Amino acid sequence: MNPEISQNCLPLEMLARTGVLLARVGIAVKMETMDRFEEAGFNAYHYGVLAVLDEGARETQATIADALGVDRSMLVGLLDQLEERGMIERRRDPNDRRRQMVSLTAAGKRQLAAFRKMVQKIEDEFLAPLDEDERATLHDLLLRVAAQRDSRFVPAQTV
Amino acid sequence: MNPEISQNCLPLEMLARTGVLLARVGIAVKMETMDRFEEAGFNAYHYGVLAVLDEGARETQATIADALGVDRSMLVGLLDQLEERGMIERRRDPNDRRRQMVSLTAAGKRQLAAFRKMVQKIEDEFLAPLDEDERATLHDLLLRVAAQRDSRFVPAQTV
DNA sequence: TATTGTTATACTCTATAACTATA
DNA sequence: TATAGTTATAGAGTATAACAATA
Repeated sequence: MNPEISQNCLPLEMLARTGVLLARVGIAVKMETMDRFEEAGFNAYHYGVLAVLDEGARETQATIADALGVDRSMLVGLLDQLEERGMIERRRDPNDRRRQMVSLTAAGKRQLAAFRKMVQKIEDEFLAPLDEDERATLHDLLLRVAAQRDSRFVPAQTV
Repeated sequence: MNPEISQNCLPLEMLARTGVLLARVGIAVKMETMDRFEEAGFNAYHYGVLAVLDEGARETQATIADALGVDRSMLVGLLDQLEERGMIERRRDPNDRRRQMVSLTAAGKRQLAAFRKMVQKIEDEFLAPLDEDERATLHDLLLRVAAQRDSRFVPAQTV
């Protein structure tokens, strides 16, 4: 037995499956991201919410939830937490009092900037083995795969 | 309001993040895979177990679990289910009666062949937008990213 | 009656910790 | 005392369903 030689790798047939790699790497990215956000006292969805709001034009809770692909009931708690910390504001739409108009505060914008750095850093660590061209290629391929199955990955046309 | 123009896409800044795409696509692959396996009366880990066993040389439960990255306590149930269906066999190692030697049966090999087709089909559906060269490129990039963070993605050297 | 946001419930998944039998 | 496998427990995460207010 040579301990230098790893017996602990996945079956070769799984290493040969792009789908397996996609699933494993994707889950690793998600878990690492969740861990980092948790260390910072947030979770990864908070970033999504702030990012949606920063791009405007989707200010009701239903549209925010749909954009992120989370259930509306889940968004409530996320907004509660962000509101407690003064990062977003909710106010009733006077034209339709069922609706909450959600908006970013200055503190929310600052937090969003911090989140962007965190996300960028995690990504850099994962993509460390790839050069700039390779990263661009990976991005393009993933975007095409994602857009095929989920319209949320098709960039909205600006009118 | 023009209903033709989707407002339901993710924030552009998230679409621009390769890490976001990786996580989203990876989770979609995993979920789709789990759904298909469940429809077939199995789960995705069963495929992993059979694939490990088919490549031999890792026949105790601990090494199987380590290869797949699942907890040993979780492997027990998976093996129970596979054993009930006659796809694997467990027998005590006479040299160390704590250990179970696990092996594939003929039925297990047949099931593994069926699993391979399922996995291939799911992958083909996801990668439909990409041609052969692009798929190979994606695979290479993902493998390098995966291998950097997880030694299970570094193919074992055959002595 | 339908929709928006909210709250409550229930269920899955899995990580952890105990337990046994062997070494 | 340590290890392989097993069983049991507990907690996080989330999908679902019920609910109140408004349209």
